[in-house]
Amino acid sequence: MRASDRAYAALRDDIIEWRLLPGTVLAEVEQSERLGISRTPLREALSRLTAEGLTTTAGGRGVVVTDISLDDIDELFELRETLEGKAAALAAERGDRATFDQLRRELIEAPELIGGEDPALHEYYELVGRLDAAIDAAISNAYLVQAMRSLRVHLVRVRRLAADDAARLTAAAAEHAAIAEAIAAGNPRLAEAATTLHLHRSLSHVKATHTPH
Amino acid sequence: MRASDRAYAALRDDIIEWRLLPGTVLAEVEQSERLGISRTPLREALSRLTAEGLTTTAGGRGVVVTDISLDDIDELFELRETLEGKAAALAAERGDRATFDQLRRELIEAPELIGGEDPALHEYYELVGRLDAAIDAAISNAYLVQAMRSLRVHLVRVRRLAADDAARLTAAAAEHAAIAEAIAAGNPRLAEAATTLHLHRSLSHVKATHTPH
DNA sequence: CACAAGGCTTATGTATACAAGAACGACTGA
DNA sequence: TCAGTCGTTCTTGTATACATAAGCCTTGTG
Repeated sequence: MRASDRAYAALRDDIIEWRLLPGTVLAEVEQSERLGISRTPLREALSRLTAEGLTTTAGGRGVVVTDISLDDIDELFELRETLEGKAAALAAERGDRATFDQLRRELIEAPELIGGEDPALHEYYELVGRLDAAIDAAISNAYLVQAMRSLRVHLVRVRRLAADDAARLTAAAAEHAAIAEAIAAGNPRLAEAATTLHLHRSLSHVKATHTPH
Repeated sequence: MRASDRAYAALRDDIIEWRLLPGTVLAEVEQSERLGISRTPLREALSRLTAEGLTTTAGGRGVVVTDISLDDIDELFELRETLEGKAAALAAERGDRATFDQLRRELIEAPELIGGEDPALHEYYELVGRLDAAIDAAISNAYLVQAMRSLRVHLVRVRRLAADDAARLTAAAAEHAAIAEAIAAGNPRLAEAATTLHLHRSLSHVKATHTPH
């Protein structure tokens, strides 16, 4: 693996997990020494982070970790609703029904993964990830997929701000199941509506439990 | 201006204007010598191009200029309709009516710029650009604006494939005027509908006059 | 004659040295 | 005492030398 890739992944994780807080300046020599690489691959990593919007170049004073305000979260979800709503509708038109019906069945049983004695949250998140991947594959639109992918980085970062309790996860699983069901039924408008509903509830939860830094 | 910025702008223009055709391999030493800079800033330029999707790294054989197929154009416009439709709707909700009413008036008179003896096409394109900028400013959503901006690069490239005759430009000006009018009227659904109509006609024109390489 | 293996060539990936510019601080003048 | 300017210093931007890996050609063998 290339050194620049490792640096990119490390810095990206540090930012997403809020170990590097907004406003932190990422000086090149400092970070390159911390990661044990030279400045050249580090600069490439910083370029990629800046292109994604996780950092910004603060002209002359290095790159700094970007902040995410409450307004940003609103804007983020506004775009997310647009993109994922369209994605769900397209998946309902073009997707394989059996695939999404299978996902629907698994999502209905997801509360067992969440509420049990030894909650297998990892399996739950993996299941939701499989739904996202199935939608991505179904819409067969590389540009739309790319746009959603660049959004997800920021969304993961926002999600880390909220407290994902069992109650919310259980409700979210039901909402995801509704989306899968609408796609499996081949109903684009229903799929879009289910997605809109899910995202609004998700946004409400984030804003309600959001813990400022 | 930084050398990497100049290299990025030069390569981007070469690709958009189809001077660098799809499949062309951009070897680092070759391009750095052509542009009169060293490999370091050139690599940064190539990184940015690849992040935008104008080039792809062909594992071990350098970066190559990406192709745009007819399917790509369909996908591009599918996403464009989603984003710009939403943008027009938001602008109708949040924009300043006087601004868009002024743009509407100018767009109605745009045919004079197109059909005259000495067509001032530059002014026409500048006017359309002002409409885009006004929409961007009105929606006040940095993430949506960013998503549209990354799309526009590819769209300019596609536009260069089509023959922009005076008839099409005149029709397009009327469609743009309709969008501006709907936004000025504060009617989101009408603005979205006008945008959808314009994009469908634009896509039809591109596909009809498209000249393969 | 065909196929495979090995080295040679040429590409990218990385490190480091140098240049240029901007920010901060100290000093001087009013 | 405050403001402005000059100089120092630390930052990023660039060039180049080196390491490494992948591809292709050549050569040898079956």
